[in-house]
Amino acid sequence: MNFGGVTIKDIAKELGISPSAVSKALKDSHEIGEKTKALVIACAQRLNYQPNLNAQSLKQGNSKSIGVVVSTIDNQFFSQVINGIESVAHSRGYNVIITQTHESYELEMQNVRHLTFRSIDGLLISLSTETNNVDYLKYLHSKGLPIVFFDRVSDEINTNKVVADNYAGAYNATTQLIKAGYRKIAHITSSVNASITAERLKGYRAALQQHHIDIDESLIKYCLHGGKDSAEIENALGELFHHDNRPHAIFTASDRITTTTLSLLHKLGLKIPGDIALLGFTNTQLAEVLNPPLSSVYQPGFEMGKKATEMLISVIESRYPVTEFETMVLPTEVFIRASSQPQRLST
Amino acid sequence: MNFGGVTIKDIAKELGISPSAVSKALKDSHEIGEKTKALVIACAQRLNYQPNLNAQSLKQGNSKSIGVVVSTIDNQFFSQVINGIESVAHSRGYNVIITQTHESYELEMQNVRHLTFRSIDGLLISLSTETNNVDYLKYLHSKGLPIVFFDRVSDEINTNKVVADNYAGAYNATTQLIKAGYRKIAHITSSVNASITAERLKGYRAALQQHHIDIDESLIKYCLHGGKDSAEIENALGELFHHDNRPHAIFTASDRITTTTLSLLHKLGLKIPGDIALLGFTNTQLAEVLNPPLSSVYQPGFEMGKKATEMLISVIESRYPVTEFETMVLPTEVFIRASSQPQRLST
DNA sequence: AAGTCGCGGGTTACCGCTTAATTTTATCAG
DNA sequence: CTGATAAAATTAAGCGGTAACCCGCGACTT
Repeated sequence: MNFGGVTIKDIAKELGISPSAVSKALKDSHEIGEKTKALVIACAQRLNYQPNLNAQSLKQGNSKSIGVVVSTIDNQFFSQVINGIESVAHSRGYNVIITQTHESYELEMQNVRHLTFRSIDGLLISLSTETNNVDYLKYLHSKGLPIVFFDRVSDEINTNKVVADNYAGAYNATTQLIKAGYRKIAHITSSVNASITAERLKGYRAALQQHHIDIDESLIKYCLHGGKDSAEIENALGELFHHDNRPHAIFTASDRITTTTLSLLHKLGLKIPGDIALLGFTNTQLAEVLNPPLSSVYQPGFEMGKKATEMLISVIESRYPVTEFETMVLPTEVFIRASSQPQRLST
Repeated sequence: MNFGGVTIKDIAKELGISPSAVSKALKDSHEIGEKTKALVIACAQRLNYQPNLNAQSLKQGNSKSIGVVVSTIDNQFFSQVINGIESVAHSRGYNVIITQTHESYELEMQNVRHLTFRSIDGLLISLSTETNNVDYLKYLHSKGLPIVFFDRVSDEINTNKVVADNYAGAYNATTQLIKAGYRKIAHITSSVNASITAERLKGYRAALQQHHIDIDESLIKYCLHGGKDSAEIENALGELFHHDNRPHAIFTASDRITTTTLSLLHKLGLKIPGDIALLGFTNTQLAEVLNPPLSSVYQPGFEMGKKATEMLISVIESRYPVTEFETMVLPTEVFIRASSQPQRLST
């Protein structure tokens, strides 16, 4: 319900003019005289008139709302992204419908179906780790639904994308570990499906190669569900530690994986970085007060949300069908803290 | 845009019947014969028909969306609450519009205005710390807008509320500190305006009194903006430490305040709990891996969101005006970890 | 003085769906 | 076979806002 419930007709009656004149006046049309406009605006304010957006949308064939799909809102990185999304969307008159996949492909499709059902004007999506088939999105995109990918993108769909510089983040992070004296560096990452996995892995490999360190494939562990349940990571750690080439450092590839790994290392009673060093992607503001202060790769979440939303709205509001798309890469930042210090310092 | 764009008329044309028959069939009206219903349903599926919610809302005079006002989404407690809200709302066919006050009264009013402008069916709100006047909400409530308060409530408005057992949480937390041997316990809390402040303060006082500890009012520090900027807390700490009755423990009253206090104590180079013990309200899953593992009071955020939304929807969908309201109190839980251990153990 | 243009504003139809009122069709007792 | 009644389907009137189209009037042309 729209409170006040005053409509354009009430204003028209009040002023003795036609509803369409009011509509036009409110839209500052040239067809309406200045004094009439002034009267209408004054009256609208006096009666506290608020346009009925449903009616507008129905007439206009849009909904002034955009759908968002993320894995979980309860994650520093994504809540920062959403923050950025909302800041732009609200200022442009759009509202935002947030849905969560919990890393499930089923849920992702279900959410998108729900969103198109709610008739959104555009979609912002970060794919679930489980997703390896984006045909349903291809279909929607071909039907004209504006889509912007962020974070976890798909290269099968030619549309706008905003990502962090995952390669550089991973490369720099790994390099820092190497510089600190570590050579046996494990990598715990998300599902093979995710775009971020491939990019971060490439950065990791490149850093090792550059420093002439052989890559031991058994030190690379994948988590199909991005560490949603800690069992995934527990397994990975178990395998790493019962390994003849036991690692001395771990580079973790996503927020959830990083924090869960830290917890599990604690449970195992391992000293960090004494027994094992840790450096990972995470956006938590608590990195500095963790035990130990956690070296981390930070992604500009808020910026990412803003940029993605700006791109999306510009496609939505474009007069002509958009065929030129852009992939924007935002810088990542590596913060070195105690958890990745050289071993000799920590003993 | 609703993709597919098939309307009730398309189905009607396809089947050679009238649009209204289709509408009724889809609603399983008794006015329509069974065979026709079956035909319509089959055809709707075949054409992938999706009702236009804008049209429905326009006709029905509702919007099937609910507004949410929180201080920040980028906060473990609130993101858990929102998680709970969305889980219920989506399953009941509502969508959720989230707005943030950043602890500003101005922004809070602006958000609510924006939400009513978007014509929401109901409002879920946790007041900003700055708010001490809820007249604008009273007005909307009197006009019939269903409102459910959660977390930070106002007793000036008689409506449904869901809160954590802040009194018990604070009482138990303080008692734990006392049992650990601390007697000079400071309390850093939010603005005096917030309901949670009063309740938590009451629990703190009660625990001290029960143990015959005099209450030193100068050990109680308020943060008007709930610790939004760390300067507030920096000041509070500065005053506490340049005090002839210097505290040996701090009990912090909200998520942001707790984590910021921890960071600042680190910066000051203080050992926890050796130099000062810390116990605070927070919902972060990282409590255990903080330095030191942080004793905390946990609130059932997800549950709170769920309950509040269930209450709200039941008011929205009630046939009769609701006049009986309920305040639901959810249990809090105190987790004792290293940061509040007895002093003798930590030295 | 008749034709024409543009301004200010009114009429009307429609977006997609719902529903009260009504008409048509089927059903059945007598 | 008729009239009454129930069942099934249609018509039409909006919900609130918009926009294409229309019209009346004074000013300007010639």
